[in-house]
Amino acid sequence: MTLHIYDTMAGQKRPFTPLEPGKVGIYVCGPTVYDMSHVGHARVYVAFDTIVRYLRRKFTVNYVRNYTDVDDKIIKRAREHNEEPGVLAQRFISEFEADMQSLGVAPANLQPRVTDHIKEIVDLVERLIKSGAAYPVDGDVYFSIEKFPTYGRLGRRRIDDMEAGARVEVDMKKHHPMDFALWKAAKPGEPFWDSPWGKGRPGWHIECSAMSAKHLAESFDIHGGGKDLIFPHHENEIAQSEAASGKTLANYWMHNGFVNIDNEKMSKSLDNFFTVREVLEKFDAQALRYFLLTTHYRSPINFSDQSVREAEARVKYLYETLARMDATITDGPTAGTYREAWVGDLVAGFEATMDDDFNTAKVIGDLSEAFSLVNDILDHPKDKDTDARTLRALRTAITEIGSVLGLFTDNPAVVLERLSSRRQKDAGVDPLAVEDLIAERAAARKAKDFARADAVRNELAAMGVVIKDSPQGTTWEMA
RNA sequence: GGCGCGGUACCCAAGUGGUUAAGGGAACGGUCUGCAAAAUCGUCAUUCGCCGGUUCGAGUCCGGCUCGCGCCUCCA
Repeated sequence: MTLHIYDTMAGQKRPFTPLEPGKVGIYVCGPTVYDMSHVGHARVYVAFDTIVRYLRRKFTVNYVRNYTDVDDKIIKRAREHNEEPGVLAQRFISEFEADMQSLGVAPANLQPRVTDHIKEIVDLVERLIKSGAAYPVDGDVYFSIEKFPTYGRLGRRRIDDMEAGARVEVDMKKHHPMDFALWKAAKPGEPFWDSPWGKGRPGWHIECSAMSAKHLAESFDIHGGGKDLIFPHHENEIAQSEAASGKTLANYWMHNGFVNIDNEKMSKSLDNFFTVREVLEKFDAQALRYFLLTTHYRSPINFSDQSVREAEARVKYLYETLARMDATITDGPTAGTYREAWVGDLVAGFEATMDDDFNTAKVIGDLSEAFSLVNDILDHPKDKDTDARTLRALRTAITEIGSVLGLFTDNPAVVLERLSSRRQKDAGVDPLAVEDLIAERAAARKAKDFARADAVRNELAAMGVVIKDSPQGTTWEMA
């Protein structure tokens, strides 16, 4: 099986063939940095992080993800905060990067900013004017969609139909109501750059055309983003880029589904969004990442506290299993027979699943069997050599798969400690007091005073503490 | 109105036309345990929104209906 990618342009999965053998150029639309990132952003960048990690196994990947750091919303927000737009944008870039780091999203190869590409943008707009695809009016420049016959192809819509719906504001300056701005004349107090059309700034879509051409090529392999960018953002990018270059902008268009709240799209306008930061105050970042990957990237995912809590419980199980495994595992060969023959096929199965349009949900499902087997071996040892070899093979496979998912690569003990300490803090539990009670219970148990031991355990339970007895002693954790 | 996506068990969720419809959670039962917890094993959808069609065979393809969501305006 070769890699198949669902291409929005084709409306179906297509076998992936890079333009240049062994290399992949991918551009993903980055955030407009005017506020804290929310879970919807987390989904896009976790999804494409995972996709790129997987692609890197097979290709040399050039991953470009931009920052849109000048735009109407940034200007508006800066005004509200009485802050320079550039300063505000930089602040939210830093916050975004902190969130991404928490989520294990690796930086792209390049993270270009619009304000560093004004020259390229102006050049591109000039080319479009020269070719007749764009026209200046009073310091603005518009793209003329009638000069681009395939306009609407990505979003599968006809210009006539869109006009019928006509929520488009009629602007007499435009030749056609659907024409969109490439360059906007600066209003007083707005940030501006000099241009042949006067002082102004780039329109919303042109930056991605300019930056993808500069940092990848006029034609590259994959362009991605959230589903809401299909129209008009990506449609307009195609129009601008292809009108200028005469080449296909991207060979594959990938779009991820929305994050929903109560089955409605999470969005600023509905005011039903959660920032990454507030979610991470309640839950571990690995739990959020795990949750996002348990649904296929193209499907909608319903976000709720309960679902992330469940994800966190599962993450805890997974890391506990890893911790147990790591405490027992020994050095030695991994080749040979295993307790279960399928252990040897784990990575191949993983690849086959990821090759089918990056089905992380199935990957995670398939991994369950591996984790169960780890615990089974630890609880019920059989042949010593076979068991040891099987554990090593499992650990290797889990690490390899996890390095693509962005899971299981942290030290399990560190993750478990992180989970536990936040729960303790939330519940206001003092570890020393817990230890004292556990010691008291141990004494009671030694004296076979089980009534007393159970009373202590109930006391701990009331604090939210659950204890586990084992031959090595008693451990505890937050419920 | 136009276009697109989806409806799989109590909940989440995967599913390339073909033996018994992944996996997780919950629930119930067994093992382990002084009892628990954790772990593990087992049970848990004759059925995939509804109706019709194609096919030797359909959750998977086609048509209709229905419900939900999204895009068409800034949005990841």
